[in-house]
Amino acid sequence: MGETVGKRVESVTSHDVAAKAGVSQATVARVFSAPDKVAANTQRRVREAAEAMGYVPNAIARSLKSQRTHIVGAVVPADGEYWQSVLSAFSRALAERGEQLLLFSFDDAEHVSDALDSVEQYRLDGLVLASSTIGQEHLVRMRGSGLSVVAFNQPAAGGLVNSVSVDDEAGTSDLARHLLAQGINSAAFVGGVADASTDRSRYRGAATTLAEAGIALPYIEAGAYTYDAGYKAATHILEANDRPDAVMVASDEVAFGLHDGLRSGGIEAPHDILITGFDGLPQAAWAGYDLTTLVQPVRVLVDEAIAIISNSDTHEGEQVRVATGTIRHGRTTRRGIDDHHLSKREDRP
Amino acid sequence: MGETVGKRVESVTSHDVAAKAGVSQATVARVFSAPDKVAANTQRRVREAAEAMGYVPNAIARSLKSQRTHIVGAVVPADGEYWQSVLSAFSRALAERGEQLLLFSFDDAEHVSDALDSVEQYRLDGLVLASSTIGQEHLVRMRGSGLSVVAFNQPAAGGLVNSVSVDDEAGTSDLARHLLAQGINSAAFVGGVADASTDRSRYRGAATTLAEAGIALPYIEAGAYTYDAGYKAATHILEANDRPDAVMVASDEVAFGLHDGLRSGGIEAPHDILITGFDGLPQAAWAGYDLTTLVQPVRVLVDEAIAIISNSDTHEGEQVRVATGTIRHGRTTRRGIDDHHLSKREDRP
DNA sequence: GGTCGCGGTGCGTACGTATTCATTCGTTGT
DNA sequence: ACAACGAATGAATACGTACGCACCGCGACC
Repeated sequence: MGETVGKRVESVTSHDVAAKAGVSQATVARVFSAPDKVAANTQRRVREAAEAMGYVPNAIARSLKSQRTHIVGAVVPADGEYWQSVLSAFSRALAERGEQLLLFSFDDAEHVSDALDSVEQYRLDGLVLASSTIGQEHLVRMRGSGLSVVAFNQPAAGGLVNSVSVDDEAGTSDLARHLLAQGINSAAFVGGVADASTDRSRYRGAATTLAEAGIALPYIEAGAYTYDAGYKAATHILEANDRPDAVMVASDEVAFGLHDGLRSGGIEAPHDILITGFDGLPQAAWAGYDLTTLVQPVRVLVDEAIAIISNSDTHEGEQVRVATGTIRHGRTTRRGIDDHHLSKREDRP
Repeated sequence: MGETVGKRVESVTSHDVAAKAGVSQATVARVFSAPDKVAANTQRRVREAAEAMGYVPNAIARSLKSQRTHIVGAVVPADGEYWQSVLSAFSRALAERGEQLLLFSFDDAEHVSDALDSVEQYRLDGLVLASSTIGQEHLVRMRGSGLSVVAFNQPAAGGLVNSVSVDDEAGTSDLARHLLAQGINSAAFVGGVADASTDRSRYRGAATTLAEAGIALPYIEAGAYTYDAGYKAATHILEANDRPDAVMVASDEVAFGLHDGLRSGGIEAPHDILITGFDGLPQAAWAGYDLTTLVQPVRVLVDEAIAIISNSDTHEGEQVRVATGTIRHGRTTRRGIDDHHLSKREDRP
C-alpha cells in the first residue's frame, strides 16, 4: 500500500494549469466556461495541461463568483411511494438540464424547519416544496429569502408562492363519472388526513359529481397516507350495515391497503366492490392490484416546476399551474364478468 | 464600497451586519461559527442586527474557505424500490449529522459518467456509490479524485474503494436453511441480472447450502430487478415439467412479480410453492404478499457508510464492512395451512 | 496609410467567509 | 503595585473562479 505518498491529492487550481500551459489564469477559466473566446490553439494547450494535472474546475468557487449554484433544493417527505416517484422524476429532469438536486427529506413536520434553515444557507437556484404538510409560515419565510420557490401539489400555497399541482377536483370527478358509468348506486370515500388541502379537493371533486347523480359520499379518514392506514380503514367498510358499491380512495398507497384489508374480510374487488385510487403509482399496474386510478402527469408537473424556477423573473405567487391527470382503467372497477347490473349482493358466504 | 441604500433583497453579508452592529466582519463571522469566542454582550448585538437585516450565512463562501461542503453525494439508480429505501435512509442519517445530500440518480449506465463529472466539480465531503452497475473504471477514477468514496452493496468493489454491504451469501444460506426446515425437496433460484456480483453471491449462498442437503438449484434469469421481470419469469416455473417445492428470488421486487405471475397461473404460495425474497422492502410486510425475505440492515449499512466517509483518514480500499441481515418469516413459506393442523380463518376458492 | 474594428489575452478585482496575527484591555498572581 | 496573561476584537489575507477593462496585433475599409 505505498502508491500514495501522504495525502497528496490536493487542489490543483486554474493557476497551476495556467503556469504549466504558459497562459494566464483567466485564459484557463475561459477555456472551461466560455471556450469560444479562446483561440483553438491555446485551448488545446490548456486542455492538455489540465488533463495531465488532473484539473477539475471548482464548482464552489464558481458558484461564489457567479452567484448561481446550479443546484435546486427539494424538500420532500421521507416516506411514501408517491413522493419517491416524484423525487425520481425531479432528479431525472434536473440532470437533463445540468442541474443538481440537493435533497432535504424529513420525517415529521419538526424537521422541516431545520431543513429550511439549511436551505437558506446554500444559495440554491430554486427550491421545490413538496408535501402539503408544510406550514404557511414556512412558505412566507421562503418567499422572503429571495430564491424562487415552487410548491408541488400543494394547492393551498397558490397566491403565496408559485405552485404546480394536479387538478385534484377534476381527477376525482372523472373517476366518479367512471364509477357512475359502471352503474354504482352508493359509494364511500377514504381520505388520508382530513385537513390536508389535497384531501379536501379530492373529496370535493368526487362528492360534487356523485351528488349530481343523487349519491351521497360519506367520508372515512384513514389517518395517514400509508398502506397500514388503508388496511385498517377497511374495517369501517366491513362493519358497515350496507356496504357501498364503490370506494374512492385519496391515494394509491392507501388504496392498496384497503384492497388487501377488504380481501382479508372476504370482500373482493371488483366482484363485491369497486375501488379507485389516486396518484398512478407504478404498483397500481402490478397484477396483484391492477388498480383503477388517476395517473398524475408527474413528468409534466415536474417540467412546469423547473420551468418556473428557471424563469427567475416570475414574481412569487403569480404562477399557478394546474395539470390534469388521466384515468388508468384497471381491474378494480371492471364490472360485467358475473354481473351486469349492480345490486346489493348477499350471496357471498 | 458604500452603503447601498434602497431595495436590496439580495446578499446581506457579514460586512453589512458588522457595520450595523458596530463591529468588524471577523466578529460577525465568529458569532456564527465559533460563538464561544465572542463576548455575550457583543454576541447579542450582532445577533439582533443579523435578525433585523435577515442575514443568513453563505454556505458557499464558507465552503470555499473551509474546504468542507458538508455535502455528501449519492449516486443511486433512479428506479427500484430498494434503492429508494436506501436513499431515504441516507437522507435521514445525514440530516441528523447536519450534512446535506446531493443526489445523482441515473437511468442507465450512460449517465453515470456524466453524473460523476459533476460530482468531481462540487468538492463533496464524501460520495456513496450505490448500484452494482457502476463499472470498475469509474471506481478507480473516483478513488483518484481525493474524496472519500464508499461503495454501497457492491461487493466487487472491495479492495478498490471502501465498501459496505450486506452478507449476501450468508443471507441466502439462512433462507435456504429455513426452507430445508420446511421440508422442501426441490427448489429453483430466480436471479435478476446474472452477471451482477450481488446476484452471484446470493445464488452461491443458496446453492451451497442446498447442495449440502443434496438439492440442486437451477438458475433462472429474470433479466432485470423489476416486478415485470419477475412476473414473466413465472412462466419458467409454470411450464416446467416438475414444479419445485420452493423458489428463492434474488430481490423482493422480483419476488412480488413472481408471486403474482404464479398466482395468475393458478399456483399459490404457500399452498403450492414456497417463495423467499431478498432485501426486506416495506411492501414485503403488506398483507397482499407477506413475503418471507432477508431484511437488510439498511440503517446499519448506512451508518457504517457515513462513518467511513466522516473518518477521512481511512485509506481507500481498506475498509470493507459486511453486515448480516435477518430473516422475516412471512406467509409465503408458512407450511401447514393445508398439510397439518391449522385454524382456517377463511377459505380460499 | 491611417484608423477603425475585433479576436485574443493578461491584469486586477470581487464574490463572502474563516482564520491568523497583532493589538487592546481587564484581570490575576506574587 | 507591577508584570504577566488571557480574553476580546480588528485588520488583513486566502480560498478558486469569473469578468470587466486595458492592451496588443492584425486585417479591413475608406
